[in-house]
Amino acid sequence: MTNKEKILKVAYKIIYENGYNKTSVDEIISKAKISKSNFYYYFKSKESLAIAVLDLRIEQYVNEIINETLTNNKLTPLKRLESFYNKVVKFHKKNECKYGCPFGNLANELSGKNHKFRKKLAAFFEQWREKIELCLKDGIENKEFSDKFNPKLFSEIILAHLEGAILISKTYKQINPLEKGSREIIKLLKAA
Amino acid sequence: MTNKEKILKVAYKIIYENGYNKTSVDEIISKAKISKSNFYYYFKSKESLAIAVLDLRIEQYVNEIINETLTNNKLTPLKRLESFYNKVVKFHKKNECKYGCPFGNLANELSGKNHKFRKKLAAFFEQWREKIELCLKDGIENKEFSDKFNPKLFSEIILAHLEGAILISKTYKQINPLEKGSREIIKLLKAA
DNA sequence: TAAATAGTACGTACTAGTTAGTCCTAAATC
DNA sequence: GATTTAGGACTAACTAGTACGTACTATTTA
Repeated sequence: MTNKEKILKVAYKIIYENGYNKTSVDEIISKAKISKSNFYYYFKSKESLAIAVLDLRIEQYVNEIINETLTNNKLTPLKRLESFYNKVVKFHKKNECKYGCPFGNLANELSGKNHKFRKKLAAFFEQWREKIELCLKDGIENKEFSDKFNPKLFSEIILAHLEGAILISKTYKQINPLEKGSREIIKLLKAA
Repeated sequence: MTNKEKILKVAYKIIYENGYNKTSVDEIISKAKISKSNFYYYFKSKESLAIAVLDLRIEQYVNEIINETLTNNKLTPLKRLESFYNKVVKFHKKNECKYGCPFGNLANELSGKNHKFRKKLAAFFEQWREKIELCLKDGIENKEFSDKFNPKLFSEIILAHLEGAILISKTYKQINPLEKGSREIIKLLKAA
C-alpha cells in the first residue's frame, strides 16, 4: 500500500467515526505512520483530503451498495429495495448504530458552511434518489408496488426517511427505528 | 437582562447555527459582551452551558410547537398534524433551510461520543414521537386517517422522515423535500 | 538524478479553563 | 450610628494545550 493509500484509508475511517472537524491531521499521520511533510506532499490541505475521501466513499457506495441492490436487474424491484435496506441495516448493526450515515453526517456538519461539500453531497443524494425512483417505477410497472404512489415524491420520502431513521437509531443506540421503519415502508408500497 | 440570560441567549443562537464543537466560549463571551471569568461564574463548563441551552430549546419547542399543534385538542387530528408541519416548514423557510433541525443537529454531532446529550435527545425524540402517535390514534378513531396504519410504527416513520427531510432540505438549500414530503405523508394518511 | 519520505522545529491562531483580585451592597457587629 | 464582614457579580491577564500548515535539512528509493 502506498503512503497516499494509507492516508486515505486511515482518514476514511476517522472522518466517518469522528466527523470532519474532530479529525486532526496529526491523528491521521500518526495512525498512518507517515510524516507530516509526506501528508502535505500528497494533499494540499485537510479539506482537499476530506474531499478525496468523500469521493472515494461515494464511489464505493455506488459500486457496492446501490449497484448491487437498487439497480441490480437480476432482482425484481421489490427484492432490490429489500436487499438495499438489508445491506444498510446490516452495516449499522455491525457498527452498533454508533456512527450514523457517512453522507448524512457530513451533510449535517458541513453543508451549512462549506459550499464544496454541500454541492457534492447534494449531487450524490440526488443521484441516489433517482435510483430509488427508478426502482419504484419498475415495481409499479410489474405490479409489485401499488400504483397509487408518485415515484419521484415517494423516492424523496424513502431517502429522507432513511437518513432520519439512521440518525434516530444512532441517538437511541437501537436498530429498531431503521429496521422496523424500512420494513413498514415496504409493506406500504406493496399494499394495494 | 442579566448576564446569565445574555449568555444563554447568545449561545442558543450560535450553537444552533454553528454546532457545539464550532461554538467557542470566546465567541459567546464576545457576542454577549461579558468577560470569560463571568462566564465561568455562571457555568462550570462549555458542556454544562450547552446542556442548559438544550433544556431551554426543548422546553420552548414543547410549549410553542408541539403543544400548539400536535396536542392541541381545539383542532382535529388532521389539522393538528397539518399545523405542525406548517410551523416546521415556516421555520426552515425563514432560515433559508440553512441550519437544519436544532435537535437533529446535536444528535448527529454529539450522540456518538457524549452520553449526556445522547440520552437527553433520545428522551426528547421519544416524547415527541409519542405526541405524534397520539395524534394518529385520534385521527384513526375519528376516521380522518386510514385505519390501516399502525400508529406507533407510523409515528416513528413520520419523525424519522421529518429529520431526514430537514437534513436534505439543508443540503439542497431548498424547502421542497420537507414541504412536499410532508404534504405527501398527510395525503397517504388520509387515503383509504 | 529526481521523486518520495522522514524528522523536527516553528509560527500563528485559537481553545477551554484558571487565577487572583476588585467593586458593591447588605447584613452583622461594636 | 459607625465599622466590619460576607458574599454575589464581575474583570484582566494568564496558562496550557491543540490545530493547521510551513520551512528546512537530510535520507531513501526507483
